[in-house]
Amino acid sequence: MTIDIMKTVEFSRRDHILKEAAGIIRTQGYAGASMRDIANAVGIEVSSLYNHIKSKHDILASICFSIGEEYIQGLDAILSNTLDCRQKIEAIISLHISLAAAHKDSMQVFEEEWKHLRDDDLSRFRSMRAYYERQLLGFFAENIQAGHLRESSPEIALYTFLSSLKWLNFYFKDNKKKNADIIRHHLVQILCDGLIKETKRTIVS
Amino acid sequence: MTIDIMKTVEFSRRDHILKEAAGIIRTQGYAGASMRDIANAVGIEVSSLYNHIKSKHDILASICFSIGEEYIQGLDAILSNTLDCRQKIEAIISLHISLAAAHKDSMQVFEEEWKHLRDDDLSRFRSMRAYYERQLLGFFAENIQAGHLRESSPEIALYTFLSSLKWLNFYFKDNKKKNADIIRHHLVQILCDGLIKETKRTIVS
DNA sequence: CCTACCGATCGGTAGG
DNA sequence: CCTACCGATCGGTAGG
Repeated sequence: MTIDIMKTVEFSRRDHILKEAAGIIRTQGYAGASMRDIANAVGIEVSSLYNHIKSKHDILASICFSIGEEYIQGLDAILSNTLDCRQKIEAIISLHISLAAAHKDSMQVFEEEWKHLRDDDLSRFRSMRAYYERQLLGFFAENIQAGHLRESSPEIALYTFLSSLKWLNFYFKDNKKKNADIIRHHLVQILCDGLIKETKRTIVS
Repeated sequence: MTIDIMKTVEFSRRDHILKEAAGIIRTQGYAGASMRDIANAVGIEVSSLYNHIKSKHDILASICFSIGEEYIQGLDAILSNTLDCRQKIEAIISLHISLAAAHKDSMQVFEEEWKHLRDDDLSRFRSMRAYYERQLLGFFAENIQAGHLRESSPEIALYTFLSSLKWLNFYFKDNKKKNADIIRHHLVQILCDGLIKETKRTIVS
C-alpha cells in the first residue's frame, strides 16, 4: 500500500519532468535545452532531477520511444482489421491526427530530435521506424498489386503519404482551429482522390 | 584587379565555411554544433573563422536566407507564367525537387534549425515563409474558386501539398537512387489524381 | 591566420 | 530534495 502510493508519486513526478522537458527540447533543440532550464520549469534544483531520470539522454529516449510505441500499436491494430483499402488509409490518417493532437510537444521531439539518441537507443529507434515503414510499404505494395491503388512506386507513394501528414504535428500546437473530423475528411479526399477536380467512376471488377 | 581577386578568395573561403557548417549543423543541431567542430572541418583555428563570419548566428542566418530566397524566386517565376493549374503544380513540384537535390545539407538546416534565429533575423525569416505560403494559398484559393481544384479548405490543401514534398529533403542526402524525372512524374500523379485507382473523365467546361 | 586566453555555462556527482 | 562543487566545453576577443 505504501509502496503503491510512493510509486504513484514517483511516476507522476517523472511524467511531470518529461512533459516540461518535451516543451523545452521542442523549442530549444536537444543540445540547446539545459538541465537547468528543465529543473527550473519543474520547480526543483538540477541535482534533484537525477532522482527521477538517469541522464539527459534518458529523457530524450523516454519521449521518443513512448511516441514510437503508440504509432506501432496503432498501425498494427489497423492493418490486422478487416477493412478495405480506403478504410485503412482513413484509419491511418485518423491515427496520425489523434496522436498529433494528443502529444503536441513530444511529437515534434520525436520527429526532429531523435538524431541525438546514442548507441543502443539510436539503433532501437531506427528499428522501430523501419518496422513502421516496412509494414506500411507492404500495405501499399499489396494494394497496388491488387489494383486498389494507382500504379506507382510503392516507395514514392509511402514517402509522400507519410510526409503529407507531418503538418499535423505543428498544426495543433497553437490551438486547434479546425475540428479533427473536418481535417480528416479533407485529408482523405485530397490523398485518396487528388487535388485536381475531375469526375470519377470506380472500376467495377 | 587586386581587389577583385581578394574578394573572390574571401567569398570562396566564406562559402567553404558555410558548406562545412551546414553539414555539421544538420547532423548535430544548431546548439550542438560547436565553432570548434566547424573550424576543424574547414582546417583552420576557431578564431580564424571570425575573419569570414560575424558570429555563429551569422552562419545560420546566411544558410536559411539563401535557401529561402531561392524558394521565393522560383515560386514567383512560376506563378507569373502563363501555365494552367496542373502545369503550375507540376512546376512547383519540380522546384522543390531541384532545390532538395542541389542543397542536401542546408535544406535540412533551413527546415529544422531556423527556430534558433534571433530578433531581426527571426522575424525576417518568418516574413519570407509567410510570403511563400500566402502566394501559394492564393493560388489554391483561386483555382478552387475557378473549379480547377477540388472543393476543399485551401489551408488544408496548402499544408498537405507542402508537407507531402518534405521527404525530398531527406531522400537525396544518401544518394539519389531514382531519377528526378521519375520522382516528379509519380509525385504529380499522386498529388493531382490521388492514391486510389479509378477511371477519370475531365469535366469539359 | 595563429597563440593565448576569458567569463559563462554545461551535464553530472558527493554528501547529507 | 538541497547545497556545494567539478572538469569540460562553450562562443568569442586581444593582440600580433
